[in-house]
Amino acid sequence: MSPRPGSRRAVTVADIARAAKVSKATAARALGDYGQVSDAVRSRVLAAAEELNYRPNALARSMNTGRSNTIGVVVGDIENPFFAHAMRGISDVANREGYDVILTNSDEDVEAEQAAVDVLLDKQVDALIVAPASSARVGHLAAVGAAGRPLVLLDRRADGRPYDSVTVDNRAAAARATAELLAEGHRRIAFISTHDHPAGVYTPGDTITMSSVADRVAGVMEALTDAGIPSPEQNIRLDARRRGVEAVARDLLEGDDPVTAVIASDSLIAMTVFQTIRTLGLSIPGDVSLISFDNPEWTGITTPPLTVVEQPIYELGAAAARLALQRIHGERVDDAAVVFDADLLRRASVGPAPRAGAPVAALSETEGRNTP
Amino acid sequence: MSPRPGSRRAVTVADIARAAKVSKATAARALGDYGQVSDAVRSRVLAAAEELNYRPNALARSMNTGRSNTIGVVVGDIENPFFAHAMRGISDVANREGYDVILTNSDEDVEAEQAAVDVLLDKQVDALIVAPASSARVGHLAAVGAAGRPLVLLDRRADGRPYDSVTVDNRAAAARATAELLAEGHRRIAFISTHDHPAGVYTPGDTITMSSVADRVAGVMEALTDAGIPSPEQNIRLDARRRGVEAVARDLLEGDDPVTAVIASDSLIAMTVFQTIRTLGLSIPGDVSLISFDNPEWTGITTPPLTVVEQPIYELGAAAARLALQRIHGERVDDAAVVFDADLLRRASVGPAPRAGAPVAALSETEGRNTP
DNA sequence: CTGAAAGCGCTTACAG
DNA sequence: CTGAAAGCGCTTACAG
Repeated sequence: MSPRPGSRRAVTVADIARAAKVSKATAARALGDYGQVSDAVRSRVLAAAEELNYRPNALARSMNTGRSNTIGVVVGDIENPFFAHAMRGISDVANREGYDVILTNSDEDVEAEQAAVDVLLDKQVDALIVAPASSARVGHLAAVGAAGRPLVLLDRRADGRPYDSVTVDNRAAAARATAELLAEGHRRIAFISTHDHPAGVYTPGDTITMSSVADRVAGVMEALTDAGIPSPEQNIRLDARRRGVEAVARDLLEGDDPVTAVIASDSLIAMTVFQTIRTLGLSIPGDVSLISFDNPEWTGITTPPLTVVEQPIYELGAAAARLALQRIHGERVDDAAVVFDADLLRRASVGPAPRAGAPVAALSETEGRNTP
Repeated sequence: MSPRPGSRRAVTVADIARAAKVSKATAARALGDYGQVSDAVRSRVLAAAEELNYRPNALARSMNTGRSNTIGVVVGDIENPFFAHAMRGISDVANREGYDVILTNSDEDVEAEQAAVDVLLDKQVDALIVAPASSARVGHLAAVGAAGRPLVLLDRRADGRPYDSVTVDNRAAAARATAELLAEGHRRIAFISTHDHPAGVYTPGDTITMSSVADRVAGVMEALTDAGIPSPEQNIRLDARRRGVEAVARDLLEGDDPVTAVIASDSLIAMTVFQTIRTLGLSIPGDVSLISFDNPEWTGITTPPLTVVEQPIYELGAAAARLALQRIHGERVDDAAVVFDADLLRRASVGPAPRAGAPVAALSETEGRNTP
């Protein structure tokens, strides 16, 4: 006569204690593998547990120990391959140490992020890993420390706060990508990001609220300025989310003074730019050179394959989890601000800048089409 | 004098009760928003909570209510875009209803899956959504029901068990893809999957342990058989994980009787096949037609763009979460075995079968190369 | 090594 | 509507 689903009562320590004819404390000690228990009693208890199909209640255990063996993670969007890969890195390291991971998406919205952080804290996660939607609006993150739990920032820093973080040297990476284009003679180089910049257009001196994007813009600006390009900011576009990547790309490609090279801040943007270039009848890299951040496999099989800035994304997540675990265990932390390098992977989407005044459109007639 | 991190004691119901000069029960009622509380008392309690920065302990709450507001999810690998998208569907629906999601990767290993299920059950998740690594080895899933909690299978069924499930009609989809190729005159059509089939080669009558793959093979076999193709099983390859997709693709493409069309069981396989075809100097679809399961954005920008079987992956996850929630709430469930259709998206990677004996290699010299 | 008791932070009958 | 008490399933001092 099995109990109805939902009404079934779980087997508890008390049941095992009764079956093994010992006290609850002793049964619990054998079951939980702590304290002192004689071998004879232990095996009696474990036999009873086996017999009754005992399973510990992790919640009850956490209530006492104050440790939930769970790490909370807040990312922008798990559908984004960047976060999916980072998440795998986090999970692998966490699981290996006996921790589970609660995943939440913020959709890069600060309010949603705050709500997620609060709920995760309420659920007593032992640590929190978050990719903050804004490096400027980070006040709500103080709740993590106030609750006495470690916080590790993923991919983005928090302005003026010394939280642990694992990031990529985006400034250097962006500068390197820009230098690569400058070396090929490009002068009109665009950078496109979908990070929402309130001001619409970017003006030097502006604060860009997502540190990763801010760093990339700084790197591009730096390289451009060093090369003596006038008004280096004019082709930096941070309005691609609002206006749509295609519209922005068309602007840049079709204006009076069209760019000859584009740096895409992620591979989704690169994909749209790639298509837009095609649609306009232009060729890569004949008319336009293209570099993308991130290296999903497809970038290797397009025609031409894309030159990319490859970030060690899995490692980023793994390092964040490692840091969190160290903090949880109260270990000494050598480097509370881990910074990874990103490599420039040269493939075939970068070429010499087309000569000014060359009949670009004509050239592209034969080269720039899909051939289905 | 703030307490040291780690040693800080959280503010509890008892603290609030003391501050508001009411009993713990009353404070808890106001805080937890249940039972009866007078407006006057409620506002006094809430003011005290605000003042002391009270946050409920969700674990303690769960201990009493028996509900953790958490759903456990076990997928093969969150790095796989299929699961990343499904996960987003699950999260969105769950979060909207106030549930969090614990994510675990099984790496398609039954042992790891079982361990994950047990841990999630111990953590008192209110329901479990799992993509079982094997449709045959599912005994461990009985633990979910034994614990009185709902189980929903994602993407794959469990042989002979009536668990709730959300799947795609893979058989029909595979048959449709095959028919598309047959209609173009193809006779030697390959199907490649990385699902590990112990037997190595596929022989009609074999049991394929992952139901999604089994259904696809059945669909291909059915279409091929209906078309009167002899030995339709000869180009069905289930050894791609062990041997490597490229090696398998080369076999199929370079043998005495090379195939003229390939159906890839996922987009990662398609990517390698795509590259292999290129490497061999063959053209798509001139020499070889290619259809992939799944529709990641990159399949639209290759040259040529790929014809794909598009599965409603996000919806798959969302439906699984909806089902789980219905079961949690004890609602009536109309359809405990939700089956979605997958559409064939015609793009440009399918063309007429090349004439037998045509100088395939010569043709491809000029057509099949990357042009960087 | 073992047990009786108290406690983790809540919720839930049960009185009043 | 409010409160005192018991309880959720464990762990943790404290005795013995």
